[in-house]
Formats: sequence, C-alpha cells, structure tokens
Amino acid sequence: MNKHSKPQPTESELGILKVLWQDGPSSVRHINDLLNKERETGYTTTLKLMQIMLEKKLVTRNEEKRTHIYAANVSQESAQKGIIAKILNTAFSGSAKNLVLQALGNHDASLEELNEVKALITKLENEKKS
Amino acid sequence: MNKHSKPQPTESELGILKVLWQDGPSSVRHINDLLNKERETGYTTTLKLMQIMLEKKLVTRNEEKRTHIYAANVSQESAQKGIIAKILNTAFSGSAKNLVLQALGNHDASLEELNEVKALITKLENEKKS
DNA sequence: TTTGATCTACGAATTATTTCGTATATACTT
DNA sequence: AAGTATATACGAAATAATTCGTAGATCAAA
Repeated sequence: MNKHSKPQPTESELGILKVLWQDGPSSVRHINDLLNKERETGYTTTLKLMQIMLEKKLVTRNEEKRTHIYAANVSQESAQKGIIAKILNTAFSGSAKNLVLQALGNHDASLEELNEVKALITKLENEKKS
Repeated sequence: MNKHSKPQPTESELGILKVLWQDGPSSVRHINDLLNKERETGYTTTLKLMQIMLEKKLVTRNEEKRTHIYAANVSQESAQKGIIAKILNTAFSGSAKNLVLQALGNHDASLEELNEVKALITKLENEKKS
C-alpha cells in the first residue's frame, strides 16, 4: 500500500500498538490509562509518542472530534513477523527450531495450545512432502 | 552465581555475543572482522562495546596476552529466554503459541526440524498429563 | 462568562546507545 | 635502534529513544 515501508516500532511504540491491537481505535487518554497500570507514564509522554508514530505511519488518527482517535496502521502479524526475523538472526543463529523450543520449553503453553502447534506442524510437513 | 543479575544485552551487544557463542572465546580483532562482513564497524567501536560488556559482566576476559581474549558470560539459552519473555508480552500478548506459529509459518524450517519440534511437544504433553 | 478540566502541539531536556578520535603501550620487522 | 603495525584505554561526539513542561484551544459546569 505504501511505497515506503514503515520502520520497526521501538519498544515503547510496541507497548502502544499492543493496546490498539487489543482494544481497537483509542484515545491517548485510554492508552495512557492502560499503560499506567504497568508503569507510570506521563500523559504528554504518551501523546508525543503517538504523534511520532503518526509521522512514521505506524498509526492513523481520526481528528473529527477534539479528542483524536488513533488506530494501528500495522497489523500485529506483520509486526510479529518483523520482530521474529530480527531476533532469529541475532539471538537464534537463524534457527526457527531453537526459537520454538525456547518459547515452548520455558513458558508453559496449555495442552490445547500444544495440540494446535502440533497440528500446524503436521500441515507444514505435508506441504513440504508434496 | 552473581548477586546482581546482568542487564539484557542491547542490539549491538547481541551481535558480539552471537560471535562469541559461535566461535568461542575471541579477540576484539576477530569479532570486529566478522562484524564487518555484515556491516562496516570501526575497530575501536567494537572494542569500546566489549569493554562496556565487561563492566556489565556480559563477558569475561583473559588479559594474559597483550591481545585480550573475551568470552561470553551469559549462555545463549539465558539470553534467548530473556528476549522471548520480553517479546511475548509486548508483541504476542503472552501467547507462546502465536509466537511459535509465526516462527514456523514464515521461516521455512526443514522437515527434520519440524520433527524435532513435534517430538518436543509430545514430550511436553506427556509431562503435563502426568 | 468565568473557572476548571482536558485536549493538542511542540520544543527541549534527559537518558540510552553507538561511534569515533586520540593517547599511549607493546610487539614485530628491518 | 628506528619505524611500522596493532593493542588497550578512555573521553567525548553523534545518534536514537524517551520523557516532560508549557502554551494555547476547546469544552463543560457553575
């Protein structure tokens, strides 16, 4: 859609995107309230960050009302893809397997989740065999 | 072992650790040479970074010879664990499953790798059932 | 219509990270 | 021994990311 690809979101920007992904289009106030549950952050700090994100096209905003409403302009999936690509090379020597083993090994996924993952793998295997 | 836990390595620091993990204890020269295959970096830049890492205890060094030899002082596993923990919360809403799906879905792992992952999952499932 | 709350804009301070230049010491070569 | 290459140390510049204060607009309530 855009000729220029968006930069990878920074750490703080991801925190904001996370809320937008979860709750959908939101005001600065809403986001700042949520962020403050995790960690004290000034209102104008959050505002400034979101204005920067607007410049970077990481979000869009609706200015009809006085209180602007921001929306994520990158999907969670694409952001995830970028992050994984980056850490694969730096921390995991390019091995997706190792990444997966760490993720599953250390953070207990539910039985149900494990099954879903297994199902995906079977699917991938079949695709490869054909 | 240490009373104070080591800070998370920064992006550049990870690049250095990556070499140390791969090649074992190395001189600054060696690391800088490898880094330069990816991206131009001045020698003293790498040196300085490694001195900082020494302060942070991310590496140790042997000073017997004039050319100091640095060694990683964090395992690749523990660094991986830290990174995954961080991105799980920010980008993946805490779902290890989603992280795994992305990792496997986008970067083609080999059949062999897929099998290994599957084996691990089966093992985890059995642990849970007991 | 004055007061108070809330909003945006935006410059600038602060902090974190990365990069580099220079001084100085040590080793190697001729 | 002199000259050249290669080390470390370290301050400080450059860059990136985060945080904050202040000014001015808008709205809502007394």
